[in-house]
Amino acid sequence: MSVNPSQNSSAPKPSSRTTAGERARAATRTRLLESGRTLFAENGLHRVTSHDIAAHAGVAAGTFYNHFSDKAALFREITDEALRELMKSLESAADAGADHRQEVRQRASALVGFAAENRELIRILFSRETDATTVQSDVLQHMASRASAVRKSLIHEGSMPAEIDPEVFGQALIGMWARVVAWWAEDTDRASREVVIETLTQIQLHGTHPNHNDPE
Amino acid sequence: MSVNPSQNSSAPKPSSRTTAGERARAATRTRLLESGRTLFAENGLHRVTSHDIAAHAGVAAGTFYNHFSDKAALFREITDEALRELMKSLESAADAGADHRQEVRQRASALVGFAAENRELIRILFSRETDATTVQSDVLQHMASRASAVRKSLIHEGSMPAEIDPEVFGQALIGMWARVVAWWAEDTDRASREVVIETLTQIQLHGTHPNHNDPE
Amino acid sequence: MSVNPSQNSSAPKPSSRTTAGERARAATRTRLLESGRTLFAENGLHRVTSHDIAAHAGVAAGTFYNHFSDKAALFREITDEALRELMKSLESAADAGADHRQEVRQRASALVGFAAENRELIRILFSRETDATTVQSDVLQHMASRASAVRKSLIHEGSMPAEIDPEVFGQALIGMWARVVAWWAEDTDRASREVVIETLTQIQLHGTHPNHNDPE
Amino acid sequence: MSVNPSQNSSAPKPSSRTTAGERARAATRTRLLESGRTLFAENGLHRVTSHDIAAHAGVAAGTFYNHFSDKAALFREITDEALRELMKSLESAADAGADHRQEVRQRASALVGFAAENRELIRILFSRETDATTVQSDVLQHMASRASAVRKSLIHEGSMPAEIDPEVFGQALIGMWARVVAWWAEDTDRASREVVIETLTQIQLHGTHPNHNDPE
DNA sequence: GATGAATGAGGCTTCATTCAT
DNA sequence: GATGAATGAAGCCTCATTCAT
Repeated sequence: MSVNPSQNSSAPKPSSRTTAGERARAATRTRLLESGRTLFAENGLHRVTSHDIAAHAGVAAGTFYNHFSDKAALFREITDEALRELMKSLESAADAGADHRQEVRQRASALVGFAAENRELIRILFSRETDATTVQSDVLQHMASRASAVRKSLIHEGSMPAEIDPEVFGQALIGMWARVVAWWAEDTDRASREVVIETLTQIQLHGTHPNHNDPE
Repeated sequence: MSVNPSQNSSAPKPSSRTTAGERARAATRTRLLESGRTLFAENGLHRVTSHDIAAHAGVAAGTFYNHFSDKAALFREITDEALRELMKSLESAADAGADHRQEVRQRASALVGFAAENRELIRILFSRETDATTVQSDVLQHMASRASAVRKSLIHEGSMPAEIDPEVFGQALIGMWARVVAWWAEDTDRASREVVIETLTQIQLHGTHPNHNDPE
Repeated sequence: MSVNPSQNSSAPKPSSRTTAGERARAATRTRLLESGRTLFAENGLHRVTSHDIAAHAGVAAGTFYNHFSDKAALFREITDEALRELMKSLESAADAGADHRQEVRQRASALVGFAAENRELIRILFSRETDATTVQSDVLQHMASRASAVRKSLIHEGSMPAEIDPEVFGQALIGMWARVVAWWAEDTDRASREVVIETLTQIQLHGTHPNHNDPE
Repeated sequence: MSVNPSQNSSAPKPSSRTTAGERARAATRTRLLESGRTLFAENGLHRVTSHDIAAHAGVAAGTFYNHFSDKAALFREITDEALRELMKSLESAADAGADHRQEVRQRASALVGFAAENRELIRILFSRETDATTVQSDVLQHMASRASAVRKSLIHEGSMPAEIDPEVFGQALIGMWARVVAWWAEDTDRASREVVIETLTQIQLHGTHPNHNDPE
């Protein structure tokens, strides 16, 4: 995420296996990605032009197309990487010995933590207005499928009740997560991080309308 | 489709005070709204042009602007009415004597029923890609706020636990609903209506990861 | 110039030779002309639409074309009549026994008087922005030609010096008149009526840069 | 045509600091300005489209907007420059030691000379139909104000008679000039250059209806 | 590679005019 | 005649993309 400012050719060490030219090229590419990230987060896919991104990155309009085949490709690259990162966070969130109910809190925590540190990415991934048709990359669908698949195996092994359909569950969980986290990333003063985590956890463990007589 | 009750040209009674011209005008307007509904549902706001809508409605391009000030106005009219209808369905869903937990099932049922009968509207209301900035009509935000407000008063009167923050709850509930129902409306063969209702209800009453030892 | 409000069919006396229908039709026509006058004066020819005029006159858009073949025709009719009125004023301005120099003041006075009482017409006739090509009616050219012709005969009879070319004179006089009077009609507080008359007269009699030693 | 000195592509020296690209861009811009000049002179502001100008300049429609924010901006640029040139001509017209009456002839001569060499510009500057509201650039008003201001100080110092109001004078002079010169620029065969100059001069020095007994 | 001027298809909107009622 | 809904040509402008330098 760190901005890479090395645009001048003064990269003193031709150390490993990258030439100065290669490094300069990579730096331009990175700057375009970062500019896209910033602008898409603020304005959404279709109110940002390729010129906007190039200008924000300090390069000419044509340079954009030396690095990405079109606007959608840049966008996809941003979301793909963001998705990879997010999935990694979520996957590695659970302790070794945690049971499913402990995992719920750990995942909520990982999700909110990722959102706190990658607000731009969250707004891009989960904003509405991300025309999934134009940009062949439906992040939410991917996450929902994954959640469904995991759920299905849990049901198979008897860990989860069958009243909850795994497909519907996947959509519900991801819908809930995405909206909460996008809302919160727009303005993190809307709630404390802990409150967001706690509420997501409570809903998953007890529902939104728990029976007051439920033990705990 | 049941939403708009004046679409067929069989208005048998010129009885009251509508002239032929007025009826013709209203019919054109209705056709434009219906065309908008169909095209927006399939393609999303910004891949549909005012010409597309006019052509689909069988009128000339300019006619569009005799009825709507611009594309966003037509869109807003569709979503506004859809939102009104949906909120009415949800509001009137609960029986007189129902307790909160019964209401949960009744609401889920109303939501899914509405989706079944208004698939196009659901896809418009709840699709991502609805550029709320262009169109000044954020349906989801409206619903979330409403849910938050209701929740807040329930907490006040002690009917609901304070661990669940009302704001976060509103986002979570609406996010879950919107995604599930939009997903289902795309293809209602994905799950039976009952399964969708049951799953939404279970999640609200017991969470996604209920404690197997919970009584019920 | 008086507004004719008789749009309802209650014209009680079928007196002379006009039927009620004929009178109603004429009244509509008059209202359109008046509306055109008002709107053109304020906004210029091409920022006024035929709808604007019809609406201002309280009739339907189509009615416009029952009375005028197109927008230019209405405009032409307004300017033609205005021109006729103005020429009449100017022509009848000179006393029977006045010499040319007395006539100059009388004409200036008639011009300014006409402007005071027909501010809308003046602004239409003499405004810039009156696209003379679109609207085959170049009022200024007409007036200039007339002035040239008169001048030519005066030169012939030896009443006026030959140093002043009659064609150029016509353009110069009309240019001066039109601009001064249009400027003044926009806001008659810009100068008193007398000052305008006096200045125009002085310029015609002595020029803008009179020799201080000229007798008078 | 003498106004814009960089129109031919024979820029022999890439000497100083202009790159080839910069020169090409400037050339396109110049071509657009020239096309605008030609087309506006012939057809007036609002019968010329941005496409017309682009086509006439031999570039694509979009190119127009790479150089000018809209049609009005191009128009304004043409008139602003033309006005600057014209004012410069007029300002520098008077000899050092000339008295006011000599200046009159020198100014008339400069005006007509400018018109002879910049017929297109004159037709644009002084045509009617220049919708000053659309284009925020009222050349005539500017010139009239300037003339009024100068006149006012001459009156103050006693060089000019007070019977001629400076405001009215400004309008009258500019109206006369503009009309004469626009008329002549349309077709310079209408009068010889000398006749135009002489007539304007005579009118300013002696008026249109001089007293035959005036000495001179 | 980088540059940035040029391209031109495409979307939006206006408005003079027609015509069925 | 009057009505006013419908028409569709025409103008404006944007922006993704190309390509010569």
